[in-house]
Amino acid sequence: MPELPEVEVVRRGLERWVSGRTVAETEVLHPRAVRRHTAGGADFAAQLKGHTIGTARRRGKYLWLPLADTDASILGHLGMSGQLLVQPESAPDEKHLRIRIRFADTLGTELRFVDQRTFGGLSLHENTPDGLPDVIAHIARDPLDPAFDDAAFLTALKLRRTTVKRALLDQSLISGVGNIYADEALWRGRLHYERPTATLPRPRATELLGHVRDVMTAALDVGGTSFDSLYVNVNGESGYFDRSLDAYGREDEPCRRCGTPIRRRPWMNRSSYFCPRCQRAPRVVS
DNA sequence: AGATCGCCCTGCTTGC
DNA sequence: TGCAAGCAGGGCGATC
Repeated sequence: MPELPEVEVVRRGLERWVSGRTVAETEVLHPRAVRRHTAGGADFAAQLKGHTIGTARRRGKYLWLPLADTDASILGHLGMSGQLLVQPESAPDEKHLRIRIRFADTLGTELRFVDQRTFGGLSLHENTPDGLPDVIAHIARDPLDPAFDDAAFLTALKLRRTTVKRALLDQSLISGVGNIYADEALWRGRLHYERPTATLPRPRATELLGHVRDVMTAALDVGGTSFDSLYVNVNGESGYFDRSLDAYGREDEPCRRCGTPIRRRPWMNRSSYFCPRCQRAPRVVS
């Protein structure tokens, strides 16, 4: 499951292997992979043809490729299982190959969107004046964005009538935080996932934001070292997950702080992992 | 209008 | 051994 650090690794790979190249042909092999492109797969392919790809960009878990001589961008989201691969043209098709983009050069490689579960996809959209694909204009900056406004985030958090994990996953408040990093940051901050944001003292909220940045930065440091190959990605198994998680996926394993078994609770059709001792439930749950 | 929640998808794991 | 249920979960959009 690619989260922000993995998506950033993919972005860097795209910048290295795809930016500057001109699209020759696009092949859409599964309509669901372009479902956000409402005009359909044939239109998607036609619009890309002949255009040169600019510098790869990212916000939260979205990434996009501006088309140099237009005011539009190819928007991508990896969903749960998406991969963007730069493969030799001669490589056999992956089982779940959904979109293939060939280039008008002699490098001998092509860009492939591979996605088992098709939660992700590619689409083409007009840019806003900020150079953002219009359909993601509502997505907040992510915490690794230099322009992320900490004070504004903390104020907005306080005003929300919701619980802290819901807020962390709300992409209009802060983007790029998924279930894994939310649980990790909450464990580090010793906060229960159902803690109302309104009762969170500002210093605790400030700490929590710091924890979010720390876990993401740690994962990026690990994943960022492995994009050296021809593969643009990276399927989310950055290695960070195996070694460094403190809460997520550790049901019944001892808390690394106090030894109490980590618990898993169903939550919003997902799971929340937490230490019942370090992360006490709020007194009033209404 | 802000908050909540069902749904989309498929391969692996678990349990009977 | 085989089948079915459970699980993974980001984000859209319907609903309240």
